[in-house]
Amino acid sequence: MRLSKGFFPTVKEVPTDAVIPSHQLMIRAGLMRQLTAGVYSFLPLGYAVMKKVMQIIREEMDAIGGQEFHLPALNPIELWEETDRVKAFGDIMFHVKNRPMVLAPTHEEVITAIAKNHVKSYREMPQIWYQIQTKFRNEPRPKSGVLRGRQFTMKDSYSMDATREGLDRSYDLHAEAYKRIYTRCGLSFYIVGASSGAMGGSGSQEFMVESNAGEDNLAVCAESGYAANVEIATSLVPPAERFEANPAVEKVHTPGCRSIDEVAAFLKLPVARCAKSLVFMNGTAPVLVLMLGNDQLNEAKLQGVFGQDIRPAHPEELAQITGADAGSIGPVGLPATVTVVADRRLQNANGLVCGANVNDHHLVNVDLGRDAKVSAFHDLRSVEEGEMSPDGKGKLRIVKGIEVGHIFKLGTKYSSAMKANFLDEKGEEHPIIMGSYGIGVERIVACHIEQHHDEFGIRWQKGVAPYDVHLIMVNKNSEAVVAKSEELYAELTKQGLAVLFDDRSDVSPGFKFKDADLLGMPLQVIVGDKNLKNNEIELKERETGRRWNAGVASVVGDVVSYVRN
RNA sequence: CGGGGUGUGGCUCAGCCCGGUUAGAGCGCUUGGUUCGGGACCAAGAGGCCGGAGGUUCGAAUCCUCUCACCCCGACCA
Repeated sequence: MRLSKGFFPTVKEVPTDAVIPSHQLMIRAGLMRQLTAGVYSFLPLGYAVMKKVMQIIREEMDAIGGQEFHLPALNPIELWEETDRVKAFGDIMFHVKNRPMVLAPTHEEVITAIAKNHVKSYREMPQIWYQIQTKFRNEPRPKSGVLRGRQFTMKDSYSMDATREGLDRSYDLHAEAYKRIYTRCGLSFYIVGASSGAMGGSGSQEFMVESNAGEDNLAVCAESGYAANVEIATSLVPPAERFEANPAVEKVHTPGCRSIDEVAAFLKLPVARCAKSLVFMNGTAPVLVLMLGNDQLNEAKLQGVFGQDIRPAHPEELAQITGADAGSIGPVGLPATVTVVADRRLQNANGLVCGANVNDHHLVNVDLGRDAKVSAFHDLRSVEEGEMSPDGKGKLRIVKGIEVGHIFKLGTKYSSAMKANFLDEKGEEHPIIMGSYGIGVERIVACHIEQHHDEFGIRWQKGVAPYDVHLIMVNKNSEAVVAKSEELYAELTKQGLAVLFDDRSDVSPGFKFKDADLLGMPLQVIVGDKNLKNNEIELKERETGRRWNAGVASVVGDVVSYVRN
C-alpha cells in the first residue's frame, strides 16, 4: 500500500482523552478513532492488525479441532431468561427498546440452544465450537481505550463433553492453544488461578498480561512460578497464637479507639492479638466476619462462601444488630441470628482482643472456641506484597495485570438450565458437560502495544505487524531514488511481502522517518540519494534501532530473509 | 451510581475569575514559491452561531440555572 493513496491519519500530538500508551498510540498511529464512550472505529491499519490476531487465533483453534461458527448478536430475551442471566447481567446487558430482544454480551445460551437440539448422544462428543465476533456490554465506565469498551471483539469457544474427564481434556487443549496464541502474538503473560465469578462452574484460569494499565491485581512469585489473582491468592502466613493461660474474658474501657492500631496501642498489645470484626448482610441475614489484626478481608473470597449478594452492612444496621458502632463490634454475646465466620488464621486462637458490642469498650482474653459461636473458618484474607508464596519457594509480588483470556470449566450450569441433555452408553440422560473459553481480541492488540512501544511509537513484532516492511522513498527529487523505490516496492510485493510504501511527494524526509517509527513496522527500508550513489540501501530494525546497509543487488533477498527470519 | 475535571476551527490549547470593538495562537488544511536524511521555510488564504437550552444585562465565550457529552478516581466488572 502506498501512503500517498491510503488512509493513514497519523497525529503528532498526544490526544487529550488518552492516558495509557496503547490508547495514545492507537490514535496517533491511525489504528482507530473513538465514536462514543467505549466504542471505536477500526481504521484500515488497525483492522489489519485485528485480522492478523484473529487469524492466529483461528489457526490455533482449528488446530485443536475447533469449528468456527457465526452467531447472532441479536437474541430473544426469553433465551436469557431460561438461564436467569437477564437478572445476573442486569444493567450490563443492552436491551433493545422496540422488541423483546437483547444484544448478546456472550454466547453460552445460543450455543447451548443449538447443542440442545442437535447433540443427543455421547457418540457426538467432544465438540469444540467457537466464534470471533462482536459482543456488547453496557459497561458503567468504559476506560483505557479499547481495554474496556462497550462493544468489542471476542473469540469465545465452548466445549461439549460427556464426561468430567472429557471436559478436563477439552480445557487442557484450550489452555495449550491459548499459550500458543499469546506467544505468537508476542505477549508475555501469566496464567493465574481465578475466581469464576458469575459465570459459575468449578474451575477457571485467567491469562494475564502484566501492565500498569491493568485492572486486576495478581500475586506472582518469580522463584516458583506461582501466579494467582489476588481474589483467590493465598500465602504462607502463621496462624494466631494459642496461649496456655486462658483467663476469663474481661471488659475494658477503650475510649476513642476505633482502629485495630489504636486499640493495640492503647492496650499495649501486638496487633496480632486483635480480631477485627466486620458486619455484612447476606440478603437480610447478618454475618459477622472476624479477621486477624490488620488483615484485609477479601470480598471476593467472602462471596465465594456466601454468594454474590453479600454486602457490607450500613452504619444504622451495625448499631441495630450489635448495639455498637464500627470499631467496637465483636463476636461475643451476639444474638443467635448473627452468623459468625472467621479467617483461618484465627482457628484455635485465644487471648484475643475484640469489640465488646458496647461503644468504646473491648473484650480481652477472648477464646473464640470458648466465648463465641464461630460457625466456620475460611480463608478470607487478602495476601500482601512480600509474603511467602504458598509453595514456600519465594516471596510474592503484587502486580497489575490485564486479562486477555479466561477459561472456565462450566460444568452443567447452562445445559441443566436449558435441558441440553444427551444419552450415555447406558441410555441414561445427562446434561452436557461444558467449558467456556474467551479471548479479547482488541485487548491483545492493546497489550501488544503496551509491551512493545517506545517514546517514538509502536514496535510491532513480526507475527502481528500490519505490514512486514516500511519502504521509505527519502527524496522524490532524485530520479534514481524514485526509480529504485518503485522497483523495490514492486519486487518486495512480488516476493509476497506486505509492504507499506511511503511514496509521498509532499512531506519532508524527517516527517517520513517519524511516521515510520510511529507506525512501527519491524523493518524499514530506506532508499536515499547518498546510499544509492554507493549502490546501497539502508535497513533499519524498528525494535532495536539498529541500522545497516545492504547492497542494491542483494537487498531484496536480505529483506525477504529478514522478514521470514 | 458517588467524587473530580473538561467542552472555544480538523488537532493541542489561550481567553472566562474581573462581561465591552471584527474570538486568538501553534499545528494541520488550500494556493504559489523555495526546500528535501529525523515532524522545513516564505507569502497569501479557507475554516469557529465559543457543547445545548433558558435566564441576568444596554451588551454574555465570560455571570446564574438546567441539561448533554467526554475524561479521570472510586463502586461495579461474565
